Formats: sequence, C-alpha cells, structure tokens
Amino acid sequence: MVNSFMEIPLLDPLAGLPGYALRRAANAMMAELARRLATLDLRISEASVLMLVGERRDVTSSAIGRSLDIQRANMVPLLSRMESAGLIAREPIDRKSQAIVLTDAGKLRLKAADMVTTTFEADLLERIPQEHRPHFLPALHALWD
Amino acid sequence: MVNSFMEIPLLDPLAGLPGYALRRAANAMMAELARRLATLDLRISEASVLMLVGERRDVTSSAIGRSLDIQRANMVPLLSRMESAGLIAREPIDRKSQAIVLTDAGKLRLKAADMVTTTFEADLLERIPQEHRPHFLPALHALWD
DNA sequence: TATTGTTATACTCTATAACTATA
DNA sequence: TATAGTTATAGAGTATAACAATA
Repeated sequence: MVNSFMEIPLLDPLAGLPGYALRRAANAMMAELARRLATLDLRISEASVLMLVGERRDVTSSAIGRSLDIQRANMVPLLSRMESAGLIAREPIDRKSQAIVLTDAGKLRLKAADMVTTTFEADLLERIPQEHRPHFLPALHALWD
Repeated sequence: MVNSFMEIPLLDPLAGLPGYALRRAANAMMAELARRLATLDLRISEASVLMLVGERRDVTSSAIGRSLDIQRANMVPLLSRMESAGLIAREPIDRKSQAIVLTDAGKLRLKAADMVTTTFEADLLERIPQEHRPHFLPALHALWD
C-alpha cells in the first residue's frame, strides 16, 4: 500500500464546479424520486405524462414529447407501456392525430402520483437552507430555457 | 383539429416543480457540456476521470468510482476506452490493486479539458441572474450529500 | 472477511434515420 | 410542405449478480 490515505475521500476536487454539482444533485434527487414512484409502478417519465395529460385536453403524443423534451420516436414505447398498463387511451382527433387521455385507472394513479411528488418536492426544498431556497427555482429556470 | 391551440406550448404545468426544473436544467447543461467536450473526443465521465486523477496519486479504479459515484463494474469499460485512447496507464500498487495514472497525452488532454470546463462553468454561472448566483452551489450541495 | 478487478447481463434514457399517411 | 405516428437501431449511463485473487 503506497498511500495509506488512498481510500479516504478527503475532498472532491470537482465539488466546487457548479455544473458538476448540478449533475450530482439532479442524479441524487431523481434516484430518490424514482424510488418513491416505483412503489406506484411508475417511472419518472410516466408520472410526468400523467401530470401533463391530466391538466390538458387533446394532447397528442408529439405535443407531450415537445413539452417534456422527449422525442417523438421515444414516446412510442413510453405510451405503449402506459396503454398496456391501462393508464391511458387514444382517441382519434382526425385521421392523422390521436389524443392521449387518461383512463379512470390513469386518473386514480395520477392522484397517487401527485401525492408522492408533492411530498417529494416539499422534502427537496426542506433540504435547502432557508436563505438559499427562494433562489433555487429562478436559477434553474435561467439554465433551462 | 379539435383544439387549434393544441400545438402552442402555453405554460408547462410542471415548470413550477423544483425537482422537475432541476432535472431539465441538469439535462440541458450536461448536453451542452457533452457537446463541447466532444470536440476533444471526451465524454463527461472521461473528463471527470482526467480531472480527478490529475490531482491525485495512486488512485485505484474502485476509488475513482466511489468519488464519481460510478460503480466498480462500470469503471471497467470506461477505463479500458481511456487506456486504448492512450490517456491513462495502470501501475501496480500491490499484487491486487493498480494505480490509474495519466500518460503525457492524458495530461495534455486534461489541460484542454480544463479550459473547456472552465469556460463552461463561467458561461453557466453567467446565465444565472446575479442575485441568485451565490445561492446556487450551496443549494446544490445541500441536495447532493 | 473485506476489497479489487473483472465478466456478463439487462434496463433506461437518449439520438438518428427513414418510412407512410395525413394536415 | 410540414407534421403525426411509427419502426429500427445505436450509444451512453446505470444496476445487479457473480467470480477469482489478494489485502
């Protein structure tokens, strides 16, 4: 053993980088959210679809994808799984487009997902010291758009 | 066409959720960083390894993984690719462990990666309005650990 | 006993190209 | 012409289980 302190993670030299910290924080929080949503047999992307469709009408697969930044092609297996699970149904808008709507089971699952995410968001904010808390969402939005 | 406003992304009902905004901001920023590092033929994980190993000595594959939150098993293909690219080499510590060290080419690539990430981090911070900026890193660290 | 390095495997997310049909 | 829905495919990250060899 050349260096006996080798195994002690003294100080992460990358921790001071906002971009790196952003990635680590997002990974940690999303892993926690995924764990909680798994109790409802939902992935994060599926819960997002439920919440989005629950508040809108006549939302097509493509429109959902644009909102959530998921490509058209990747919406196909996502919505297929949700349809197989009985959470959503497709209703024709015209001969080209279909509206994604929630089934009764989907609405019920949405209620449960809303409770989980509400608790999750509250827990997340509570971890941030009060003086930093009001600045968090505005800072994120500045990066997002 | 049932709803002519269907295609207009009026207001994302999920945008107010800090967790959702955290994910979107991290995705957007990491996509941008990945794009910039790609000009150096580096992935984010590879640049992270370069920066970590560049500041330490006798760091084993397992220790790097613990620092970067990458599992042992997933370090294997990562380091293999970097070794094939001539960026790192392995030096025996004992008959069980190997130290990951930077080759000359690795040190050169690290310098380039440092310039890219320094610019990236500065650009990231500049996008955040001044009054929110000092609160960003502390808030992220509160979520991370 | 615990840890290192490794192999194998599988799942999720993401990205691109291409095609058909319809607006 | 542009858009919707789809298929196929590939890359990247991540997760678990298992194994041999060594600390």
